[in-house]
Amino acid sequence: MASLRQLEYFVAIADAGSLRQAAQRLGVTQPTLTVQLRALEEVLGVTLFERTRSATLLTPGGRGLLPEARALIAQWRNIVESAHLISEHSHSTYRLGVPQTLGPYLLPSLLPSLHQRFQQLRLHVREEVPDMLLKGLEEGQFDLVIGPISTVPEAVVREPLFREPLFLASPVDMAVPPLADVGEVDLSGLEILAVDERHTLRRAVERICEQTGARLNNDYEGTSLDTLRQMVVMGMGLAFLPALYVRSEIPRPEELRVQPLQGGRLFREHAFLYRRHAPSRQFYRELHSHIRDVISRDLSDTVTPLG
Amino acid sequence: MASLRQLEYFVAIADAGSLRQAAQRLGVTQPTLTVQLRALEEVLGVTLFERTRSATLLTPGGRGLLPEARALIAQWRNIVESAHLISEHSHSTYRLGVPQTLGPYLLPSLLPSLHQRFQQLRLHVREEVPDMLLKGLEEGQFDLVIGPISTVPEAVVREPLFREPLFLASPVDMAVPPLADVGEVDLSGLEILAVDERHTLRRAVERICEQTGARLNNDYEGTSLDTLRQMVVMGMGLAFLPALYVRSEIPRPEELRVQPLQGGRLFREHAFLYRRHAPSRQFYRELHSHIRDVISRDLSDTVTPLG
DNA sequence: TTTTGTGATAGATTTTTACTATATGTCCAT
DNA sequence: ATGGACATATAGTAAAAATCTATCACAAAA
Repeated sequence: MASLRQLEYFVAIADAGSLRQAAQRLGVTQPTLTVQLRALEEVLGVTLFERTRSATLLTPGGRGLLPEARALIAQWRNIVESAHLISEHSHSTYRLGVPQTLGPYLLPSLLPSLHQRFQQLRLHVREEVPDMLLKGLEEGQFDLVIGPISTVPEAVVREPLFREPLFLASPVDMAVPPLADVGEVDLSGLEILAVDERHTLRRAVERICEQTGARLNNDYEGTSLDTLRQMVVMGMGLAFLPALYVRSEIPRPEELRVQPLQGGRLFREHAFLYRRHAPSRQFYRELHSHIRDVISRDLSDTVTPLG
Repeated sequence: MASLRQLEYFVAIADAGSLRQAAQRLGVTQPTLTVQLRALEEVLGVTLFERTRSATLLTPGGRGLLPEARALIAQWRNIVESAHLISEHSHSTYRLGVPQTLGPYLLPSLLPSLHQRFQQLRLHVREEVPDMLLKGLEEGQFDLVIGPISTVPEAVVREPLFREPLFLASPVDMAVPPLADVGEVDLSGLEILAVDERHTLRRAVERICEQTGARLNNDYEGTSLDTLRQMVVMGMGLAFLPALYVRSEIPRPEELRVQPLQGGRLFREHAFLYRRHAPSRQFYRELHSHIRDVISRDLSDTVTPLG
């Protein structure tokens, strides 16, 4: 095995044209170069220099290898430089996990501002089912998670972000109880549509159904809120849609009625998660602080900031 | 300063996902990796891994640097591989020096055969005045020289290659003594054209002029045999042209008369030169032997092989 | 709770690197 | 010829770096 240092010696000797001069420039002694150069020649199996009394000349083989040695050293310098840039934590790519029921409706409000604040920051966003988000974070597939996760192990930090109300969506031609606290409404006999069981959203809806006597429809197993909306429009039932979705997709009133529920007792809560001992935890705190500010500033008409 | 080895450790740890497994694959102990990894992180200023109890995860920064580390290692392997190819001496590029009065007329006969014998050999040919050829060889600008050089210092090996007769070129409309040993011919009063003083060829011609009473024309200072020929055609004088030039450029008989000189006492001798202590001297001997064979085989109608 | 598997640490040891002093060889000027 | 200047090579020692052994500390799984 040879070292980068030996390659630097090689280049320096070639540039200086003599071991002594090279040694002086490098700040080492000449025997050092004699020995290290021979070691490198040994590894490469090539005599790099012809040592004459008056000068030290590159051999044809050495001439061929010199540019490659230079390139390697340049590449090494490049790595060190990249590393020093990266040591500023906001200059890396972080893998962010979000649920499919939140990402498309929250991130468009978040990313531009983040990009402005941290120019060199890149987020690699992957959508995943909430259960998998926490698991993925713990196992290292994600660096950060934003989602409706309420309890986390000790190794994970959970910073509450905001509370997102749910709206009741119904076809325009269906008689539906007016705005009221959902606990007091009787929805018995009505069909309720929801995303599949891996979602927190579904569990919240299940509780509501028990309280109100509504019947949870099992015909749809999916994740897309858009599909859910289409099913409501087609009269297959009612659905609870999260506020950011409603705000973002603006269902046209002529095809879908969306009403808030008084008292605001139906909602989901999203948090910002990262591993407690992540080396970048300090930066994550900065990120969290910034995201919280953006939510307060831009989304407080739709959601309730927490934490 | 970091080492290639540390980069290999970095990559191995990333691949194995744990220090212990990486250590096992690498055939070292785990503390070695702990220490070396920290040293590398120190140099780069970046924490590369997040050490959890259950796994060792790349940090975002480490993820960014990993491909670069891989590339560097690949490039290093590449250098070693190139070096091992180059260690076969016939796989390099050698700088060959020849005089301008020989190169264009000899090399076309030589190079194809050399290329066939040593497929990976490359010759970087540079034309130079004979004086400079020897100097350039001694100082390392050339690895090999073929040219009319008769005496060399002890540090240079001189292998005689061939003797090249000179022909007398005259305009077709000029009365010129017939074929005869040049020593017996009277050329007194005739103008003789020659290349400039840096050429061995000129010195030979100077001697002839003294013997025959011819007058050496000083109006031309140049190196090109082609120009010389044109000047003869235009009636500016006579010239001595080397056999390989005559053979190669086939002056048309209607514009130029070219006659051999009986006794063959007018010639120049070319040798194959290299530095005695050049690391590739063994290969140079092979090369010389091959060149000698080619000359005997293909050029013995024009020149006299020597050595 | 015990076991297993993870990385970290301390200290001894080996290996590598570099230095000092000196040898050897060539060139050049005396 | 011969000594001085200047080149690389070598030997032996010192310093630094890398590695190993043994052990610790901690968390997750049995």
